[in-house]
Amino acid sequence: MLFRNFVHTSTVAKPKLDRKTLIQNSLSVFKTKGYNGTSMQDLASANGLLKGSFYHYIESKEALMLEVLQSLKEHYTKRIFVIAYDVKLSAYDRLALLAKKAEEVFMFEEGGDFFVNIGLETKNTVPAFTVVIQEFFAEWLKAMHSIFSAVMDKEEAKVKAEIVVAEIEGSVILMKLLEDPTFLSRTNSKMLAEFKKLETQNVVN
Amino acid sequence: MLFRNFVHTSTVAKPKLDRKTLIQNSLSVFKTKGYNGTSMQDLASANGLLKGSFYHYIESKEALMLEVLQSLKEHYTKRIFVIAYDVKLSAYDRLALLAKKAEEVFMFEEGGDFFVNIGLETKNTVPAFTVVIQEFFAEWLKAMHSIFSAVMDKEEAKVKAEIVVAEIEGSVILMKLLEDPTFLSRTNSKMLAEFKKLETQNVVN
Amino acid sequence: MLFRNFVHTSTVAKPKLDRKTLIQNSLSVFKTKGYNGTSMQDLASANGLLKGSFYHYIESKEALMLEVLQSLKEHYTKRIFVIAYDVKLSAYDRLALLAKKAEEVFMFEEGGDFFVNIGLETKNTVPAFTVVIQEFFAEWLKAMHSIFSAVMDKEEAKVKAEIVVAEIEGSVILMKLLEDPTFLSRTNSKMLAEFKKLETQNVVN
Amino acid sequence: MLFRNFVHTSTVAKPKLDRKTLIQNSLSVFKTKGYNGTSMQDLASANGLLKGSFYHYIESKEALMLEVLQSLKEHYTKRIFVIAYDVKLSAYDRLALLAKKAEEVFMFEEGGDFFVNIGLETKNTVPAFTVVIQEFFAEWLKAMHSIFSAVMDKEEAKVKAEIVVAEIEGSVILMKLLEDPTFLSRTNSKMLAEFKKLETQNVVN
DNA sequence: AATGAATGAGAATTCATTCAT
DNA sequence: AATGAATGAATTCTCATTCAT
Repeated sequence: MLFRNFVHTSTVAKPKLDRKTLIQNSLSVFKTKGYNGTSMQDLASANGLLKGSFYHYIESKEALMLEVLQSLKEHYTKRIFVIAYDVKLSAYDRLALLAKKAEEVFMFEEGGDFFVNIGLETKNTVPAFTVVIQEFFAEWLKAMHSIFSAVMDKEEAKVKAEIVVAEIEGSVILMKLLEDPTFLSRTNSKMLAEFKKLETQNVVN
Repeated sequence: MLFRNFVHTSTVAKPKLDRKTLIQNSLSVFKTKGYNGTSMQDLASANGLLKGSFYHYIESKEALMLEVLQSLKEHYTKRIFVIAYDVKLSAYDRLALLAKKAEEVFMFEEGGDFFVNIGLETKNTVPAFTVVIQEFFAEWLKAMHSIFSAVMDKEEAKVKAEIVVAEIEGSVILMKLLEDPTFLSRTNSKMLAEFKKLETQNVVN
Repeated sequence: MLFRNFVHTSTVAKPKLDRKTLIQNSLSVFKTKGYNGTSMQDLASANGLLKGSFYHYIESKEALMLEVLQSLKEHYTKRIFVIAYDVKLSAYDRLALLAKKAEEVFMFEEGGDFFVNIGLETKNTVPAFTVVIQEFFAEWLKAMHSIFSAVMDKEEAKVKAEIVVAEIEGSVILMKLLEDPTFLSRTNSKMLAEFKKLETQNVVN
Repeated sequence: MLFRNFVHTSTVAKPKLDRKTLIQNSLSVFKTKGYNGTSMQDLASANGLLKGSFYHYIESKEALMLEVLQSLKEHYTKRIFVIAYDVKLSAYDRLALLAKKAEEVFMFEEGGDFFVNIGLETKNTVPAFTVVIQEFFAEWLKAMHSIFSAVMDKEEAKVKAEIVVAEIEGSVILMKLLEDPTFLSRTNSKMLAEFKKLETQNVVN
């Protein structure tokens, strides 16, 4: 505020629309209305622009969504899935932290299961999205695989990762559709409890 | 000309468009393109009609989708979930048969996870669909609850049903998105194996 | 007027927009504004329709123009170039009649040199039109070839046809651009005079 | 950073955008896409500028085209049509040289018949261009008139000039549309042969 | 000069829906 | 019931032009 006042009145520091903000605003609209349900008008408005002006920033609706998906995938990979490889934490703590973060994301951000939403909606009509969506899940599976490798052999861990991710996704979806938040937290608790048990057995061995 | 007259009055049965066929044809389009992605043109064509004519059968796109959802919910309830209450079968056989049927539906029909697809796509924009979708899952959960009640107490069975349905849904979705059919069959096998174990423990008790 | 009154007042015989009228109306707009200069709005209005309604009749602007070109090519082929093969007329009379008809068309219809206009404007951007335009000129050349074959050998006649068509087209264009109607009529007179001379020489031989 | 500063102040000559280059680049785009088919974006890009920057050089699209036409008209007048008045050459040589130059221009430059293209496309929509286009043809006609005056009387020469220009234009257009280069060269040969004949007759007289 | 952002009108096309026949 | 025509709003995207920096 002080700063704003300080600035010469004739040059109201224009709140530049940086890429990150644009992506976030757009993501927010896509989350609420889906891909086909979102119009360029919606997206432009969400970014405080006129339809025409918005094309100054993006090439097309499809290209924008692709960028949103890629950006979100990188966010998950670098900020959340990376926890799975943190050597400063025990395997259990990695899983616990990952679960906690994921729970936050899925429960408090409207439409946290974005990749599933868009993936299912556009599967047969916009092939361009499929690759990124699959890459997102590959990263998630890899992270889970890494964690579970601490308590079982590689092959078993791969299967376990797949099961666990499926369970979480299923829980998130039912949580959304049935508007019942217990689904996800219970799935996470169960997963952590099982992991602890496996860890103990392993130590014995 | 003669021919035309002949055709007109002849027995070449104009393929009667009964309600069931109409619903099935429409479902098929909605499955492939989603709700917003499907146009009335698409729906009319799928039913061999012109757009204008199609309005003789339906009130609006939204009303049609609602009918499709209701019809599909009833189909599942009466043909599939009913298995859960079949006293002629053992609890295990009920679960096995249910799993088999579900696997058929989800794997061979394009877009088997219709309720999830439409639910996620329209959650924030078409509240009218939410009720039916929730009813569908309520029926599914009830069926699972009934089966698991054979091997555990009511309260536990309720939780178990929720877990199992979440697992199946998660598997179906990953199967679709990752184009890997093993997800669902493995989840079903696991579920059946667990059930058998629970049964045995129970008998022992 | 009498007829209109006679018709039952509640069913004002709807002046159905038949294909021919639609094509003519559209041609008229394209002639005046060119291809890129004409908007769908212009075309719809020229046909007494709203933009949206106009798509009931056509697939796209490009498809419409293609149909206009094809239709016009057929008109020329069947109504004008056909004169060149009329055995009831002498070769000279055929040429004279052809010239007269062409003069009428080019001088009184705004933009008679439609194929040249559209051809030049869209040559590098809409390849779809090129074929029809080339076909039009092929028909014209063929007609001229046929007539000139009466007074010279085939090979010479082919060259002569090309020269004559080029002369006429050049004249039409200069007539338009310089707003001077003498260009075309003089070219036609010259052509006919030359033909007469060739005919005489030929008879002598 | 050092490097950047170096570049900034160094002698790496920013490719100066002088008026002539700007006009040529713009002409090149207009030739390919026509007037309505060319966007300011196209023109700016062709000049290595952003749309916004391009307006530092021009007032509007229409003004630019006008300048292009004027510039081109002057080029023809001063470099090509001027040959017609070169007293160091015989009348025949003037015509031959003129024909050769024209052939080069029309055959090797994409869209050599620029005045016809633009004239026909914008005749009814942008009257501002008409004047320059007519002036171009007036200059051409004057040049031809001058040459033919050497072998026939003024009045005849005027008509002959008109015929010859029409023939050349017609040939150029058919050459373009039918993608057959013989049209123009044949017309030129014919014109030169005729001229020679006229010359001889004249000398005899 | 150059840039990037903004504007608002307008482009082609599609949409769900209605209605006279 | 069926059709084809019509409607008018909405869709994605492009345009020529302007302007603050």
